[in-house]
Amino acid sequence: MSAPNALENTLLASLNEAQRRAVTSNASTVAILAGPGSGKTHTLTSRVVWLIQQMGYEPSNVVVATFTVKAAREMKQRIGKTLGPECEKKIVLGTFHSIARRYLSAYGKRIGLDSKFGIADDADSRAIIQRICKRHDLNIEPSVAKAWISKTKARGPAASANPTNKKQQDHPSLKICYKEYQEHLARSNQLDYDDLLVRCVELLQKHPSCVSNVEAVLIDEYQDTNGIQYELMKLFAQARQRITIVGDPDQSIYGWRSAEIRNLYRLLREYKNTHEVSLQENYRSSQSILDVSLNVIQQDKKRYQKVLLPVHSKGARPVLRKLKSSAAEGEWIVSEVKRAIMMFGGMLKYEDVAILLRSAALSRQIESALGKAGMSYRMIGGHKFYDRKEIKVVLDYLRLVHQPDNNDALARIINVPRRGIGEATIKSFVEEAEKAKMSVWDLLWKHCRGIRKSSTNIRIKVEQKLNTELIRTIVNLRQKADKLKDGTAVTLVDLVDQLTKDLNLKKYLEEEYPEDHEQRWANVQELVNLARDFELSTARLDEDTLPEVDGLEQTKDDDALGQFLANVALASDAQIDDAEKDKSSMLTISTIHAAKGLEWPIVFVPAVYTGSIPHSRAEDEDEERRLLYVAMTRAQALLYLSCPLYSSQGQSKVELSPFISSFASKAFEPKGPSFNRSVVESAATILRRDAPKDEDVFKNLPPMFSPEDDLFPVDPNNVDATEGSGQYSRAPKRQRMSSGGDDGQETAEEKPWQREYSTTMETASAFTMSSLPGFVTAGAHREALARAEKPLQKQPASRIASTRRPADQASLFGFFNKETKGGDPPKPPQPKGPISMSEARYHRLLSNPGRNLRPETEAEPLAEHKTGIDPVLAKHKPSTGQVFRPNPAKPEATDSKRPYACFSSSPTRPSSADGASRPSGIPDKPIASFHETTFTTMRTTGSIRRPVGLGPPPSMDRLRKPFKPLTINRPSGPPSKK
DNA sequence: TTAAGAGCCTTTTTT
DNA sequence: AGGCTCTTAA
Repeated sequence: MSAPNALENTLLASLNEAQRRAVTSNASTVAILAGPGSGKTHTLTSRVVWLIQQMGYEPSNVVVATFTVKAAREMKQRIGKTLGPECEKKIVLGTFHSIARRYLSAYGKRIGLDSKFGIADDADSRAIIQRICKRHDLNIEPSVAKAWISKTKARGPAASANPTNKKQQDHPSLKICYKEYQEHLARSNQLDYDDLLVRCVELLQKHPSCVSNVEAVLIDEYQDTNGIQYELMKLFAQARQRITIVGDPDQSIYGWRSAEIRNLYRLLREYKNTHEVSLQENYRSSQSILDVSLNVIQQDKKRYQKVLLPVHSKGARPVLRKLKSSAAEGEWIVSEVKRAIMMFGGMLKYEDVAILLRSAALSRQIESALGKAGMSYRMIGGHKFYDRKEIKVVLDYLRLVHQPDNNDALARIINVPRRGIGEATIKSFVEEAEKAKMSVWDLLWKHCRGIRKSSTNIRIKVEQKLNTELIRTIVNLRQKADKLKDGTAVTLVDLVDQLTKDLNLKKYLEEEYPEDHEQRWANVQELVNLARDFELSTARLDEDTLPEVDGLEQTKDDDALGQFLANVALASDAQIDDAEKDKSSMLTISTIHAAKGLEWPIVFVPAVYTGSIPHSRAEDEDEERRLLYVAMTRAQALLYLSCPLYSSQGQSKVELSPFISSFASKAFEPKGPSFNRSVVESAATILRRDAPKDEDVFKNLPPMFSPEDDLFPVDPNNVDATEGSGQYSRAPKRQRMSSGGDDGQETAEEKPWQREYSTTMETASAFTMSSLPGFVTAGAHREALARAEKPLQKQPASRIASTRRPADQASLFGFFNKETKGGDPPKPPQPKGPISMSEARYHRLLSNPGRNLRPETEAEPLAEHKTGIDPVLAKHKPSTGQVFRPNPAKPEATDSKRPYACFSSSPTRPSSADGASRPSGIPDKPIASFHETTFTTMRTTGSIRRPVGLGPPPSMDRLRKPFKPLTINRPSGPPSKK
């Protein structure tokens, strides 16, 4: 690994021609534009490596900005794997916001910023603005005001310079609100998310020397930059003007956060010599998935045209499934997931499945169905760990410890636990403090010390409580927090422990939440764990440190508490690298936004109806379409869209999304595919896994297992008519197996037609789930055991040894290579058992070839898989009939003639260097714990880690327990005591 | 007058 | 599940 040439080869070997050009480009500005699954991030990462290794850039002089914490983490990991941890730490890599925070905390003094500034999160901002609107009797919606303020900041200086939309005079109240809001933030020494960027721009404009060292700036997901971020990018690059961006205008889904696709043109205009590279091959998805996705995105006539060439075969046709209700939709998804996993005989696991939602609220029926079936899942996006009540309380106390003047935090916790202080009193405090130009904390403190009597009426009892419970606690903690810095034995964890003890938080939770206090307390413990992780992570020390720039004095950022709080504010989700939990048995539920950049073998996109997508509140229909496009292009092998007849809420009928309605019947199958040989093998090829043997599949099928997607009527409008078609022919048999006890518990409100389904499904889950813990085939289990026994599979040197077949998109396939690394997985022995009914049915299925394949592939599917598709055939032709041509202006157009020569000949290759990390950022680990609980997270919202369900081990009892109903009547008469 | 409890409504997407 | 308003209790 020492000779530069070897390095060079290793790095470039994982790239195709266009990617290589992008990586090695000598142009100072490089713009990489490419569709989904074309290896954008891999290319960007490789360029970072290239710049450092080949061009000799100092790692600490390289700035890499991403949009999400997840993307940053993943890129960090990939770079670390190639360049080593030392190097990785030196690179200034993070989200725009976190990088800005680092600069502000190091150099903010120069623009008059107190280095102990706090970060006002969304909830804070909302609360502040709400109060301002109320107080000043501004006749505006707080949410509107908030959006306006944010937009004003995010557009950046360029926007205010050219007053294009000055036409519609902004409401004067908005400006008042803006002003008041900024003053409030300044008073409490806080910055909101946008301020981080705005102030950093100010800093870098006034003090360019702070970034005089920067040699290169690289931006991921460029299409999501907004005006102020564009400005920031330019300023970071001001010394050398070296910028590399990657992006895909079709995947711009953050317009509501003022992302501007126009930034792309702006870049090309302002940096004339920009080298444009487009990556055209899609390595991710089957051709039919791409077809259908392109059908969606091409409805946007104004979009920037790009070429997207499928590398893979047609594969199974995408499915558009219609269901009666959203409850049925959830149950169908459950059944289809089970069916797919069964029929793929261990090739696919739950972790290979994702359910992508337009809005987090849609997850309810799905979670409910998963819960009933005992499937475990993790939720990405949506409700956050840090948003939970009990967590916010702890954090607010900590913020108050950190920032005495944070009135907002104080106001929220002054009556938690209850101290007899209500709204009126709080308001009075706040107003009095404001008049006296002091913070509420000072006011209380002085009052209780008898230094200054408050004019607010405080009953003696209340005063005592304030004094002993609140003030003493905070003062003590502050003393403790001061010791954090000088490396004494005090830790963050001590701090939090002390806090929960002083507050008697456990008892408080028990009293306040008799129903689920255990869960909540466990969450608090989880926060303690997070604090511990944070403290221990060596990253904290190095990562947040900016390189020394000669002669520039930095404020040392050694305030552990402040760092922790900032970290919390800027991390949307708690870190998910959780070593102890087996993720292979969990499927993923995610918002579409949070799924960007990720991929899964199987993707479900439920609720594809008008009002959900496009969302009823959305302003930009094109963006909604792009959102659907992003969701669909996450899928590698199987893509399912579904749509209920009625919306989740209730009675109102719902219409299929206009984005697909025009071609729905042509392009989609009405129900899930038959998993016959060709479908399975085509998926195996795409995923670079070994297709299961027939025996592996059928030997594990439960006796009554239905190999087809026939548990739900294809046309839910017309249930009765399907009776003859065999849809329900098996249902009666199943009913008998139903666990008989719970009938009385059935919810009465359920519509009669729902009843049929749920009975069927519950029964189905009763025999599959209970008999197969973890719902993993025995074959897969044995395979996993065998692999787990083989020690040292993950030698660190593997990436060096793995150059055997170099010309590969390692990053794209690394995910899957992992599974098969080191040769074929050991095949489990084939026990010869009696032929079961399901086996017979399976054989019947096998003899029914290619129902789901298009004619072209039906002829010789195997040959095609082995050799890859002929490039000529691969020229993408959307079903609209118009030929999709490369943009002739682009030099890359010629590439399409021989785009993926390197792929056609090499079916399995070991992963190389940075390809080893999974696209999802989930570290690989031995699959050793299949039997672990399958429903660790029955009803967790928020991004989960270390599911805190504790509780008893899974049992049939819990399975039978109706999944926590969504609107349950609480068990009557909670014994509220005083 | 203030605080606590009960019931109703409404949920976009994220740093 | 949380926020909001209305009602009830002190």
